Amino acid sequence: MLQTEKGGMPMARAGLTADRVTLAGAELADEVGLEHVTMSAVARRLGVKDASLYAHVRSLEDLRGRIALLAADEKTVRIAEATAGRAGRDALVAYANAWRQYAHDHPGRYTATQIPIQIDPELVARAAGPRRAVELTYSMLRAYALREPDLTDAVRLMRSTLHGFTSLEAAGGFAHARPAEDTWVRCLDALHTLLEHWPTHGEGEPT
Amino acid sequence: MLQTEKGGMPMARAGLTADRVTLAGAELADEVGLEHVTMSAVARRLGVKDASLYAHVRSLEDLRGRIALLAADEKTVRIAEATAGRAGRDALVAYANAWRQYAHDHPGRYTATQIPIQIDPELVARAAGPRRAVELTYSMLRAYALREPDLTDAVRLMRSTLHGFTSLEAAGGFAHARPAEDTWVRCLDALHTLLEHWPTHGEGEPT
DNA sequence: AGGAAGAGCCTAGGGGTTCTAGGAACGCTC
DNA sequence: GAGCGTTCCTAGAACCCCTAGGCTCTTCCT
Repeated sequence: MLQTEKGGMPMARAGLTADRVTLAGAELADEVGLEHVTMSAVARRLGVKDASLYAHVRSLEDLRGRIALLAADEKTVRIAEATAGRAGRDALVAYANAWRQYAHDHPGRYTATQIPIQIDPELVARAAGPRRAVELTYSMLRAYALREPDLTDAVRLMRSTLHGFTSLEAAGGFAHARPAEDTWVRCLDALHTLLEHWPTHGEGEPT
Repeated sequence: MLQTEKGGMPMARAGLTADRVTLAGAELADEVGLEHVTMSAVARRLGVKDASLYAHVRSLEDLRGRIALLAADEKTVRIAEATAGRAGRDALVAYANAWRQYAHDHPGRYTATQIPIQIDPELVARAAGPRRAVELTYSMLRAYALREPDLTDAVRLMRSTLHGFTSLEAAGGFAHARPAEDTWVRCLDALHTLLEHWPTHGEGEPT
């Protein structure tokens, strides 16, 4: 019985920490949606008063930022594991599936990822997630014969498409007949062939 | 002097209506960000008490939904105008630029577009925006030799990429050296060639 | 061991928010 | 001009964010 009894009893410490608060917020985000993650709700989930959270987290916005960073880290780890030892098309498919699967498994965390970035820079610097994510994309594309600046453009296209697809899918954008899953594998096909035949500059038939 | 004088004067009607409230919310969203669009703020902008808005709009969430629908309509109109009379690559570029430009011109409205959809269905039915947007994409792709289900997949890929790019760009995802603008035109190139050489089923070299 | 220093969590409270309930003034119709 | 619906208001409950300050438990120093 570590947990506190309601009736004014001596109350054991809850053992809060910035990471535990962030995790509780992330879990809540996946359950009820990021927009319903409030200080009070997180406090309730931790069996604590809302004011207590401010010892560990600067504000609600700060908490949201931490959730976003946590999500970026987790997503990066999953992608790294999925693409380890693969190259070319295999790596592409593994990368993309890991990305989409993370968005499915943790919708709240994933949407935290999309908020216009305004996170404590000192916090960002310590979190390796976002940086590594971009690096992973570059190395995933290594097998294709791309040179700068085409490589950067390809990286950005990849990230745009994957993010756009999972985002639209989560928002219910693909409600119609054809299953989103089928479209997904065909899009990966398409991206693969695109990367193999990336139009180098100066091509593209003139009018 | 239609506007109300503060000191208990007779007060002319403000002439509110659901559309006017929605427009005020949309303008506010573009100026201060969608998350700062509150009932009180919209009421202040209209020179009215917040309780008065509930005669025209069911709730804050309802207002957000209406802003999203307004944005979808406006974006669709812009795209329709831009692509009128064009085909093939011309149409693709015009379509994409109109999309991106709308996101730039109206960031708040555009992010309203992305919220997981939970809008009054009766309202959605009356708004032609989202439906026409998809139809426009289909007809924009007509010049490419695609047949179902490839056509639907291509439409979804297009929408995913455009949405993902503008979304990441707005969130500050392309902060690094290469200008986003350059990547943008190269990505449109890439999409164009991809549509011309869409991998029909059963292709894609086996391992 | 005794005391000081520092965490961890609390209560109290101000100010902002959404939304409901009910009342007064306006404008239209008959 | 009387009636009636619409428009907007005031009042208020409930929730939220966040600050200030106090109490208690842990830890560490001497």
